[in-house]
Amino acid sequence: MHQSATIKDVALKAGCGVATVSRVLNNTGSASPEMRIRVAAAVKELDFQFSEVGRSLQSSTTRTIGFVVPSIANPVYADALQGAQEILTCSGYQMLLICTNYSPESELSAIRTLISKQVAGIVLTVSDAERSEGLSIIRNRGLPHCLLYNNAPVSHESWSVDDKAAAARVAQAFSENLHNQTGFLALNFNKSDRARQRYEGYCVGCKARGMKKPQLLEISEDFEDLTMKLKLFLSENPSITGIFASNDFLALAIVRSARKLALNVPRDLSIIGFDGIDVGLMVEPTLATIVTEPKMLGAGAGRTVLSFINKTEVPKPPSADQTFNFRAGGSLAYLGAESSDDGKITPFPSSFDPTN
Amino acid sequence: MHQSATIKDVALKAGCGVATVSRVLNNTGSASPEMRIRVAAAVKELDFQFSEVGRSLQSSTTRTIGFVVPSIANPVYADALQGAQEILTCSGYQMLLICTNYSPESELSAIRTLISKQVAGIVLTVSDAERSEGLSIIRNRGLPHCLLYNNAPVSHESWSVDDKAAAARVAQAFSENLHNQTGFLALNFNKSDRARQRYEGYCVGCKARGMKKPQLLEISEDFEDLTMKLKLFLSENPSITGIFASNDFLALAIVRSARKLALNVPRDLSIIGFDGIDVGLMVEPTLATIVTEPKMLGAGAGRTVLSFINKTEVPKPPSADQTFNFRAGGSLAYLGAESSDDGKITPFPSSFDPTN
DNA sequence: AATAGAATTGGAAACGTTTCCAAACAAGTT
DNA sequence: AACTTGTTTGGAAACGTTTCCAATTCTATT
Repeated sequence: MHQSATIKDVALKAGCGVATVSRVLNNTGSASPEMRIRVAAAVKELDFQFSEVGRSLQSSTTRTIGFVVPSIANPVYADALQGAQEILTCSGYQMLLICTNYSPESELSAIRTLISKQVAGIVLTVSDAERSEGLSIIRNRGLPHCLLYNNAPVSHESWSVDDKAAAARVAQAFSENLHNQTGFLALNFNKSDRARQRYEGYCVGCKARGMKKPQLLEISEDFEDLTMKLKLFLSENPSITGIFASNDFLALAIVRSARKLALNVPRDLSIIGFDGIDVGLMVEPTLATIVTEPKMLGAGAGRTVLSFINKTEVPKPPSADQTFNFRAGGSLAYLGAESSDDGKITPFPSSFDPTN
Repeated sequence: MHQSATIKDVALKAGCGVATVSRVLNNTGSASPEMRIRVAAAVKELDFQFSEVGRSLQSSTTRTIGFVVPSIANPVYADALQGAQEILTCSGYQMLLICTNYSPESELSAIRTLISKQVAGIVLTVSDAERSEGLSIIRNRGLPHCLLYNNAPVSHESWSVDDKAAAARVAQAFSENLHNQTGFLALNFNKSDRARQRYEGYCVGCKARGMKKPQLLEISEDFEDLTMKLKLFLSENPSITGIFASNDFLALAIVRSARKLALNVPRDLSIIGFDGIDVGLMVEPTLATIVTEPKMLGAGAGRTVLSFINKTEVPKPPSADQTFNFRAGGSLAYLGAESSDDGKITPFPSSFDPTN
């Protein structure tokens, strides 16, 4: 309704200068008890609140951290943001959030926007950390920042899963269960350095264990034709016994597609996912997957940026092998002797395998 | 590294006044072609970008919309935010996000924070829309706002599921499947008017169909003791055949607990959820639930606030009965003649039942 | 009673914009 | 040549703060 009251209004009502009001309200400098009372009364009467805009202009810093992520609909990022939120809130910072929908162009414009809003720092997930224009702008400006879910090029802090190591761990899991030829399923392969690094690490892992080079099954934005693609893929590569999906949603989707093709998971086709979203434990069979801790990573990235801002000690990200765990699940079959059973799986084996 | 360039630096480098730079860059007022070139050159050389802080102070409006939601970890809100994001981005607005973790106190402080940051509008989900202090502050200030997932008291716009009607629809579903006595499972019952309204609507619906009054099963923050609580609940209410869970996560959790008690879902206990998250289709049996459209609601709330700001026509929220659908699923058993079968369920019946 | 020192107070500048206004200048009309 | 008109330009005020500094008032000491 009415325009917000400013510090001038308060000064007028309290019968003093604006400097005094500022001093009283911020508890900086001295003020007589009587004056404090008058100011407090005026504030109450006018329901006064400082304008952060005025403050920011004066102090040339906002208590706001910018976040750039591909999507909030993906629970991995949603959880990471939740973790960061809790950290920021404790320190009195707010979160300015921009989603890029996996588009590198929006990435750059998002960063420009955040810079002109003068955020105090930025946490971001980019499409390609090695050649992100936005990222170099940030560095050039010397803006406190931290990557999230991107493995960092030199001179950038980062909280991330070690994609290559985790993917190699998947190769190990397949290998231990006597799978020799597998596929790698990716979405947006060209738009995500995560997917590429997982593939790379997976190839290395497979090679190291004497497995065949994994075939790449790449799909487009919408899953619509996944079943047909899978059918084609399997007919082109008939000896494939397992598929590593670059995230759990893809893994669940490919399980469904396999079913539609009358394939039994895991007997006919084993699946391993990536991310470790909770749902993986609720489906039948349970999803074998790499478990990550998005909340921890988000919180870490948040703490890192805050530590840059406050010039306090920068928190150490977990070492590479502590950023993930392999979780066994019913979607991964052992191809040895016992594989002749009826393919039955225990309903909810929530057994963790905390490999290093 | 170096301090950001200001409009003054640009003016200096271009050899003109700041007013001219402002005019050229904003394309407001006239400027000679030669001057435009000089300014453009200076901007490029300095990598100049306007400070939104300065602009906001001058225009007394930020291109920022504040969002207050209980949690981003809950996919219902995450999806709603995603929907809103897309709308905001199109209009050049940003999202300032605060999570309250279902705490009414944080709610108020979040709103105060947003007000002092001078957001142009607010989209919010409160704990209790009827008596939210924050909400009345917003109204008193005449700040453009829209409720999300709260059924609105008079004089507030709102995009929300009609909880009462949806809950009544659940009663109908139970009734049609010949269930007579059921329970209602809620978390944070006292902190969420959604849960309360669902219970209320459910009670009304049950009564209307001649069912017994549903028993309330309330659980605390963490699900830990859910199985024991369920056991106790069922022993106290032995004739209960179905449970309406106030959200899908609870529904999935209660399915698990029922299993641990060696109960067959749905033969021994039917479950109906609320929200319609995708996971419900991936579990076995599939979850019967109320399906809602979080993205649509979030986008609608965003559009509403923008329309207030731009004084354009306010979009109409969907009518009450269009805010949800009942989705049949394997977790709901028919208690009539056929109930003597072996309890087998088809794996993925994604059959929708678009009841008005 | 005079003065030193401390406590309290308010004016004004600065932060980075936009916009009003008047000044300077160009070009066309008598 | 003296106007009128229109375009281009820059100075200055305003937006809401904080903070420096100088001015005023108070308290205690001589």
